[in-house]
Amino acid sequence: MTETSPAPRGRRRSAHSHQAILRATSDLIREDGYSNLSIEAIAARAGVGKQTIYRWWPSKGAVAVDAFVAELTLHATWTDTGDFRADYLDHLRRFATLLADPAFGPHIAALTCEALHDPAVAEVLQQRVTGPSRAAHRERMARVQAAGTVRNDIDIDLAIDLMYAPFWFRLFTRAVPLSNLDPVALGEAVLRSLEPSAVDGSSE
Amino acid sequence: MTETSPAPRGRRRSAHSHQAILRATSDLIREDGYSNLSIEAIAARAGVGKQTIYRWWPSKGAVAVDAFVAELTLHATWTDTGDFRADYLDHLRRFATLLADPAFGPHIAALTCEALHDPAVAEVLQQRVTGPSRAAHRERMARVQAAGTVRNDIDIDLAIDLMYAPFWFRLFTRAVPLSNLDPVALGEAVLRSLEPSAVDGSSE
Amino acid sequence: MTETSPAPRGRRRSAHSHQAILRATSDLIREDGYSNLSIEAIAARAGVGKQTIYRWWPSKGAVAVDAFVAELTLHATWTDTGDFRADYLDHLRRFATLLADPAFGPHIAALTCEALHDPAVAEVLQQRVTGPSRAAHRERMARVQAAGTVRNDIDIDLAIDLMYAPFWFRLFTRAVPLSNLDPVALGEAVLRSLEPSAVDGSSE
Amino acid sequence: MTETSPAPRGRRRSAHSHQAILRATSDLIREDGYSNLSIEAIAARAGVGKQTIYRWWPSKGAVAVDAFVAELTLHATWTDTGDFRADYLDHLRRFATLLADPAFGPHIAALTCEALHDPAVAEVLQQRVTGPSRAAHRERMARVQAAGTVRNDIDIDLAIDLMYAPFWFRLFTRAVPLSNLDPVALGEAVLRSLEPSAVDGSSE
DNA sequence: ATCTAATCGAGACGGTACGTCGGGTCTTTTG
DNA sequence: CAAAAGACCCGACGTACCGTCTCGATTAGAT
Repeated sequence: MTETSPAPRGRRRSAHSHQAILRATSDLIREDGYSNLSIEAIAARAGVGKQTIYRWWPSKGAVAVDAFVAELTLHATWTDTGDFRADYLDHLRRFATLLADPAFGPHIAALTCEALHDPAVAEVLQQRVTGPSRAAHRERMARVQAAGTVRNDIDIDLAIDLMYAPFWFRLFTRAVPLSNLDPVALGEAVLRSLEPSAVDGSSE
Repeated sequence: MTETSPAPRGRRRSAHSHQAILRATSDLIREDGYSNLSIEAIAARAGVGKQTIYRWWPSKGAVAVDAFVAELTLHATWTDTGDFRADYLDHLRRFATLLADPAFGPHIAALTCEALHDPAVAEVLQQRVTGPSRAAHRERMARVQAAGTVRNDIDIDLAIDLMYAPFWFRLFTRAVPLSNLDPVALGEAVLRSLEPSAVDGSSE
Repeated sequence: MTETSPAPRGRRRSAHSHQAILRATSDLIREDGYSNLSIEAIAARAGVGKQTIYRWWPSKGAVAVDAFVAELTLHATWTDTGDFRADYLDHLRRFATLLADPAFGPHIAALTCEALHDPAVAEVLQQRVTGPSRAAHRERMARVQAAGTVRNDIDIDLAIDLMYAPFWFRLFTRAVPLSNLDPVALGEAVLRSLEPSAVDGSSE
Repeated sequence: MTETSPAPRGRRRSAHSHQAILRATSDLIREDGYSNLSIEAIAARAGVGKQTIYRWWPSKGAVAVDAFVAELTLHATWTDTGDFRADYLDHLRRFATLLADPAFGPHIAALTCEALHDPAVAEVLQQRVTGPSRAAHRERMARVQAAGTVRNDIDIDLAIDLMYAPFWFRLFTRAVPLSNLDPVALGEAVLRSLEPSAVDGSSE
């Protein structure tokens, strides 16, 4: 009844190699940085043929995303205790810690950069990280906006950008150290711009 | 009495080659994108020996910064008509236009990425673009804060980040298109978070 | 029981590229001379990556030796009709013709020069040309010396040097043109210094 | 009366630089070998501009010949005590010692090689070393041939070649070590091929 | 005493080739 | 038939020298 796939023959994909590749990639990025990563090095470190990598991933960026994506998705959204302000500030604190981690921030920054000229990376990142995260945030914001906790004359995507953009800005430009960015101060400033106007909350 | 320069010996740097290199770099970036740029191509296009490039720039990223920096600095700060709100919104509009320009935004994004793993690029970018811009903004913000136009319990760097970060965020992550970002809406949201509290304006 | 080779893995050396490289090298040497030869030109002419050359030869000299060695070995030794004098003079004539050939003499001279500072060339030349030739000559000389055709109080290597050295001398120093060297006159002078003394032939 | 040169104006050639260049060249050859010699290194070592070298010599080989030629000419000919046999053997011994000197033999060999593709070197070498030496030898051989000490049916150049060629042969090919070549054994073998025939000395 | 011309050091210039790295593709043998 | 091994063509890297070309600073004969 359901669409049966055409029943594969021959040797199947080696889970062992798959894991070895991701592991080697993750290790190499942490050791030499993303920009020194090469397919050749991954293959050598994983004890794998280059072809095996090319067979399953379109580019080195795609491998790297796979190697990092698990850690990313853990932090993509936040819990809902019903208290928007508390939830947001709490999440912001944990997000700040993650980006400031020297074993994480620089690498996710490099991956984001890679996405700029590697469509494969852009797509994987979008589908696995950015997309779900943005969707979850939109949904939450829509709820709080409907409840009147957040003013309703602000675009949801603009609100979300305001909430997180400063972290990324510092991660990329480094004009000011990321560690100097107080998540609570940021959170409160943002909340100020989101709160319903004194005159009128939802009538507009 | 005055600072005597160390008296140059030998042939002097060729202004012609210098210009040809910057020009070739700029052209190549616009044609093939920054990630396809190579020192070899720059040299060939400029009719110059590779050594001449390596003699004056530490890396291809540094050449690219030099080739783009003139256009960047034009937009790094904003004029002061005395009306903070108007000046900021006006500048934001022009900044948005610049970043959204397909002949500019992607390239400055790529350069910012390059700075992440090329210290030479980071330094040039900092000294020629980020540093002066940040300094000018800080000075302006300090003035408006002293005048009570902006609340004084907010960190100046945090304020500046809020003012610009969303543009960069969309430029890099592309979760939402940059063109959807209404600079006026952003500006008004930010201004809301900066305005003095109703209770207390400047007494603190 | 037999020597089992260690079982080769991966793609095997391309016979096509191998031949193309030797062919291109040979052509280039004849066109531009050995001193204008470059790995880059060989690769381009042969339609081959530089790496493929570096993978199999240690230096451009080694490639050149391989490209020339076949022609050389053809002339390295001489036939044995039983008549030492006739065989020697005959071979000398053909050797003279070979060295005087403008498509050959200068190139083998250049290779011999290269061997002076490139140990890899020296070794290949020794193993493929000089060594076998010298061994064959020693064996022949030992036989004729035992037979009393050649005096036995002369060192075999010295005798062989006398027999050929003048050709090389003129090839290198060019004080006198190689073409002026009459192989028969040389051969007869040498034979004179080799013939058994009148007093005593083989008793010593 | 004589052709007066047009009276030079301006600064004259610096004897100091001239010497420094030859000295640096000689030192560099002995330290790194002729094949690693470069104009740039000579200039740096001598504390001299490259142009100064190019102004006075056509190529690096020409500089090297100048740097070595003094030592060479010392040994180019031999004294005439009236005893041909003794003079020849004596000179052969000293010549053998010179060529076997590791601080000399390899470098003169390299220069001879250079002459093969650098006409400037060939010419200087010919005019300063090979030519005079060959002329002196020819003159001496003509005398001894006229005196009946040497058979008169042998070409003088062939005779001279026989007398020296084996040294050069071993210097270049290294099939057998140069040090194994006994100059006296060589000399006696050559003399045997030069002595007048038993039947008739000068009548032919 | 000046002028004039050639040389000097220094070093930037357009080039060619070097030997290496890595990219992505293509055999070949083994499991 | 996937996987390891690894050879293949190719493009770019950063370096070494080449031979040429300014530079400002000597230096010495001619004026």
